Amino acid sequence: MGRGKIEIRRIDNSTSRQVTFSKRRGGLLKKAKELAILCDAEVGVMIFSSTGKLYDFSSTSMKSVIERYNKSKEVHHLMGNPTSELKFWQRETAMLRQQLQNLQENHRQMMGEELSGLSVKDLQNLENQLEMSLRGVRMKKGNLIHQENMELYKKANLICHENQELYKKVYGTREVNGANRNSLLTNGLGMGEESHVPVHLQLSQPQQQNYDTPASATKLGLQLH
Amino acid sequence: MGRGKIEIRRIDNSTSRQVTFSKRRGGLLKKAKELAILCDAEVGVMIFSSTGKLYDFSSTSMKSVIERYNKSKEVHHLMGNPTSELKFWQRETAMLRQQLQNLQENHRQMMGEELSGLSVKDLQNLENQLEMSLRGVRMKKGNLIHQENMELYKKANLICHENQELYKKVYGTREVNGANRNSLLTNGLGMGEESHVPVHLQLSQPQQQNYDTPASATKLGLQLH
DNA sequence: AACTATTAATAACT
DNA sequence: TAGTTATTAATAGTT
Repeated sequence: MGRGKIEIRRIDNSTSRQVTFSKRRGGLLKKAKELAILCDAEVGVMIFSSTGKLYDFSSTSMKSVIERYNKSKEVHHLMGNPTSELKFWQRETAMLRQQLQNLQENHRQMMGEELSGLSVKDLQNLENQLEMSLRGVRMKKGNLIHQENMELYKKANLICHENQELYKKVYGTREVNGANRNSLLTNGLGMGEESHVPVHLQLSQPQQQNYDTPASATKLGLQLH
Repeated sequence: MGRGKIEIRRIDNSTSRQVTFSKRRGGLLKKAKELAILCDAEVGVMIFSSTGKLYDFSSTSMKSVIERYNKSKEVHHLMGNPTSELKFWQRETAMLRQQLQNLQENHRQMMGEELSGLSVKDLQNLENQLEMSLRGVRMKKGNLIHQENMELYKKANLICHENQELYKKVYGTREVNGANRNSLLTNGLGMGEESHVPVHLQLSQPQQQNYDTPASATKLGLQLH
């Protein structure tokens, strides 16, 4: 129900995620309220954003809803009791520790460590994943570098133009030929006398799938000193 | 969003109310789930129908959500005096949660996700790491496949030998030429009449650095059917 | 924060 | 209770 269909999986982009959270949180709370009113139900909703902020709604009072829930689930005696509460936190800790351990093992494998115990198939999957990641990273890097270079280009052109203006003011307009010693551009494209106009960038398109960075080259084309 | 617009007030007709409850309950729970997944939020929903039946959803566990809610609302300290042990476990949980989150972020980046926010240098480091991992994984896979193939070879030779013995027993020793139809080896190396001795393996050495697996080829050389 | 093209939810109906 | 369809509501991407 938007400009396009989306897959229900964690939104990567943090800004988008936040915006979507804001919108959908509102939607969810509204629908909870409507359900309670329309159908005479007792409803409680608790939402913690990824940053830990709480948003909630309850048709009566959250205390009432939670109490009713506990009673309904017969876990009432587990809450409020200091001993079981302690146990709760201990279980929580154990659970998180387990999660952490699993993730750490996974992470080590992705770092190319601790590979013994994996089957050929596992290794193949890991290899595929790493290749995919690598492609993504290279593409992103390509995009970034391209962007950076574009901006450098603009700056350089600006300075170059300014320079020519100054040159004219100092020496008058009679200066027609001769190398422009003040040119800051050293991109090998030959920004000579006619370089006072924006030159068409000859960088590979960052949108292309196979943005192949051969590991050693860090920047493309233009370099500004 | 139906055949007509409705006013948000209690539905008088009991049957309609029930039907609407059923539908909207499903919708609400679905949206709660989506919000949790899309936006990485911890969500808990509790619904009591007008007949008292409970329907609920929680992205983690309702206990965890309620505990977090209570803590967030600071009603937690109202019941019983907090022992230092309890506080210890709570801190422990918070610490682990933080670690988990950090590791998860790192992991996502290694998966090629969530790359916005990284500098070119960061991306370069990530790329190098991924390349290193990939080399390690490929080497390990190469070793494994090599080992597997060695074993298959031994097995195959054993069977082949056994076969020849049986062949001799059935037809006597006069059989000298003619294709050995029972050969299980189809590795294209021509395991013909003289194949009763271990053949030198012609596989690339797995110890080599650039054990290049072009993603599609999973096994080298020998195949046993 | 507002807009709008699209998808998703659902009210009425079967 | 479950399925269908015409409409409204929610919201994804955009400005």
